[in-house]
Amino acid sequence: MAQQEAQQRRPSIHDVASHAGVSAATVSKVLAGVTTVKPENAQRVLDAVELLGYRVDPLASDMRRAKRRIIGAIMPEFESEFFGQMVSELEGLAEQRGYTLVAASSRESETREKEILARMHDWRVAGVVLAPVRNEHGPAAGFMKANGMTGVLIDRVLADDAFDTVSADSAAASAEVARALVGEGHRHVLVVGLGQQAATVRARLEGFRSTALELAPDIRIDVVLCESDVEPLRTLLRDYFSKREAGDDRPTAVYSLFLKGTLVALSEFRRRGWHCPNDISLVGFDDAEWMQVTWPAIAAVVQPVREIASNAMEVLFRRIEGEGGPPTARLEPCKVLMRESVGSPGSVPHSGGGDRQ
Amino acid sequence: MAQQEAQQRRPSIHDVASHAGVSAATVSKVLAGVTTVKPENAQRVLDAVELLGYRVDPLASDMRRAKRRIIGAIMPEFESEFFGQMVSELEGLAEQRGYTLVAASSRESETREKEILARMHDWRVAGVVLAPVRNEHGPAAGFMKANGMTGVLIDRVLADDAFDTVSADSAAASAEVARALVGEGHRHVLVVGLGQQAATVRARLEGFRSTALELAPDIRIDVVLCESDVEPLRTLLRDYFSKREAGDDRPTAVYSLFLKGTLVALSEFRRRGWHCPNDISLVGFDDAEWMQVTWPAIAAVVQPVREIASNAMEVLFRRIEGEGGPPTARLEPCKVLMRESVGSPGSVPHSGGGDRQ
DNA sequence: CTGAAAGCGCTAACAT
DNA sequence: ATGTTAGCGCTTTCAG
Repeated sequence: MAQQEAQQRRPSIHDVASHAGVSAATVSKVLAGVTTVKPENAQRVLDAVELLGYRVDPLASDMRRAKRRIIGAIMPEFESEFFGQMVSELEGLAEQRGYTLVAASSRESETREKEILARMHDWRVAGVVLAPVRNEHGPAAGFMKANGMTGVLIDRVLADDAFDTVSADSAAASAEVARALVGEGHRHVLVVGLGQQAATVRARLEGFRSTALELAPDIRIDVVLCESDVEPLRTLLRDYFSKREAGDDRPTAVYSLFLKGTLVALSEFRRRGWHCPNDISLVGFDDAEWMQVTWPAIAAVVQPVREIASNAMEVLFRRIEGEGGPPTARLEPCKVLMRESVGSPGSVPHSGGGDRQ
Repeated sequence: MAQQEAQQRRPSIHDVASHAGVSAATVSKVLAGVTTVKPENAQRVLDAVELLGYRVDPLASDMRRAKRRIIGAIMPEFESEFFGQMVSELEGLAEQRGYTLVAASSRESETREKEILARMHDWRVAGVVLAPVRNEHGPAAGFMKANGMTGVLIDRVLADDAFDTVSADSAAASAEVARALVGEGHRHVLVVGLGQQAATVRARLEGFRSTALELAPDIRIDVVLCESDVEPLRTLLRDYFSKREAGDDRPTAVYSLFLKGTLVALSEFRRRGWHCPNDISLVGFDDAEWMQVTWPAIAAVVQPVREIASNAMEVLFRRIEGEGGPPTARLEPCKVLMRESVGSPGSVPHSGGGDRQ
């Protein structure tokens, strides 16, 4: 009821035109900032606009142009800090250039990812920022290629022969983690990952492995990769530790290659009554706000969200504006925050200064 | 380069029409599911559609209608689990009804909130789900009213005379927290909140206060409300505890009325070397995944995101379809998860079984 | 049952 | 400097 009453039709460009005593074309010109309009008329148009509260309909306006001033963003999920920040950044960047960001979540499904992309194509978006579920070889990227869409791939991606890519320098970050862990004296480390994210997981794993082996050739690196989802990982991890514990050869540190893995690891430690860093050390790829307020604070690799977002948008708009050239592949450096969850192995259990409770 | 080559113009409805040997109007009818089309022609249309890979341009299609099949969602931020989940839910619900969700973040700014709303109005969205920065009396809600927009208000809102509202039953949840805390023996509790979120904060505060006082008339309830942002709260809290510690009358429990407050409290506890629940108990409004993997696990009020989202969409679509009647105000029940961060006051410090480290 | 015509609100040539 | 014309891609009367 209350919602209905003010439903008056919005003024169109013609309403403005007649109020100002000019043609719609002139109104359009004034609003577009064309300078060849007689100042007097321009003023009358502006007055009419003001009076009627006129605003151009961006969609109708785009209808006439080739590409619409819309950027599509496709993220695997919206629930995590990382992608939330990413969407937020992208939104601001798009707005700065007069575009609207339309974000969608693929919910970690490649099928859905492609459907969304098709919808974005239907919308004739000017460009797409795609954070693929798996990697650059998924069906979504294929769809973009096949349909000549303009886009940039971010995050779970290394390089591509058709699209520009921007992501965190996983390998370098992992190397730094390796240096830190080896430096603390760890010689048996478990690396936890999700096979799904193929390319980046491999980069993170190899970055760690090569540096670790270089610094400590005798280091033992176990790997628990879960192909499918996060839940199975919980089981995998439980089994892994059960076996090692029996044989008394459990790792002294865990490096999780993705956020959910860090949560799973932490939860498994809880179950076993292990505490960081006395019983085991932990570093995770992906930082989160809570990691610095828990006790112990959790060491983490911080991805440069802002840099990824701004570089992605920059390169995307260059393509939108028609710039040619081969696809570029950017890697943005991460920060590694070594917090309390990492310590030296073999320190007397439960000895620690501030590590009670 | 590679991105350019496949840029062929997409087939329009006329292309389909000529391929099928019918008019565009007929194609439109077939695609709209009108049954009065000769089956033979319908089939030819479908074949042509298939052949050309034709898909309707949803924006062009909406152009002809009064309202576009777009739902706008405005959230205060995208970075938190709560709003991330909310957007995700809303997206799915909108899609189910053939609409596209366009989400935007007001970044906790009422000014921006109104700007975004204006843009959504320009887009002629069919309806808006607004999670206001502050409450139902902000400029954004005013704008919606003034322009006869269809919408529903969620989260930081209690009831409104112009729009339907859906939110968590803050008062009931707070009452439950009060029962739990009083039950554990707490007689001095600090409540932490953000004044900005006026209505809900008051509901949460009063829900707690009234129940607590009823159960334990001698209880002492301190309140630290921060008007502006989160950062100042950190200082406020620090000062608060410094004073109490000197006088040795610090509270035995803290109830934070919003997520960031929980983080700030936790961080302050760290600074002081206090551990939950031995040194102090903690409950926070708003749950997060990490709260169950830390040691101790943090007690929290879980907001019913799915219920809020689905009820909001339901009532919104009813309005979109023209249903009248006075605005409704729904309150969805929360779950209170009493985890390890809550214990009895005065238990011997650092005594606890599983609470080491 | 089908197609021609008339737009939705706007912009870009092309005249004037 | 401005208006006229012709659409963008689609849907919807309304005759046939």
